[in-house]
Amino acid sequence: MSTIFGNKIRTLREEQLIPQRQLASELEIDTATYCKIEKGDRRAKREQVATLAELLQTDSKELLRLWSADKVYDLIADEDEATQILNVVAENITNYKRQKAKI
Amino acid sequence: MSTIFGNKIRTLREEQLIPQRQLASELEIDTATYCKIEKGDRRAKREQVATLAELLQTDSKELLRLWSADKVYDLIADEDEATQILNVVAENITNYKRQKAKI
DNA sequence: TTAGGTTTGCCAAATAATGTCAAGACAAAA
DNA sequence: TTTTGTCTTGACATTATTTGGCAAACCTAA
Repeated sequence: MSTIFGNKIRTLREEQLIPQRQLASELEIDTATYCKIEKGDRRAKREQVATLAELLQTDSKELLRLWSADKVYDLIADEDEATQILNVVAENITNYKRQKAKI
Repeated sequence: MSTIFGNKIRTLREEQLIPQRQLASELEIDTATYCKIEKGDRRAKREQVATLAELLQTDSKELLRLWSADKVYDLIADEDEATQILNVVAENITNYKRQKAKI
């Protein structure tokens, strides 16, 4: 039930001694909801990731990467061939880019 | 709108000269639905993938891999750091397995 | 006990995914 | 050109999933 993203923002928040309440307020959501995001019970919205990166003074691209990774992880963690699946996807993305670049 | 999975089953089906109607019937779905699955407008259910593998006499694990890959692809195709995201996920899976194995 | 912060369960609203029907498109055959 | 079989599409109802908030419960430290 825990996520890379949730752990990351929790760590950052604790390091900076910021209460959940404050971040929740900036994101205009309930503290309960914020709490769930940290715990991985709820997913933050895309825009919220950017806002959080700013509030927590961290690299927004990296945070977004973790946030996306969680979604992917959820999708395939149960599969026994999870790694192979990632390979298929990676190939596919490469092929698509290549095609787009008309090589 | 096209998927690896959809293309794969379409190719297999055409090679074997099977009409969509027949596979749809075996899967107990409308031909329209089956058509959409091939085109990538709808996602097949997990069990249907296994059934299709059998009907089309192909490796079910491979088919399942393609089916999963499509889901992942959908999730991150729009991200400009798609490849990096996959790396994060891959690392995470590796770490988890290692931990599970208590190395 | 009080107070601040965090967490949980539950519900209702919002979104997204799914399946079917009906109609349309298309090609080959009659 | 009409018919036949196959495939495709759009609109719609149904279902499932996700989301947010409220209220109450939990700490833990004072």
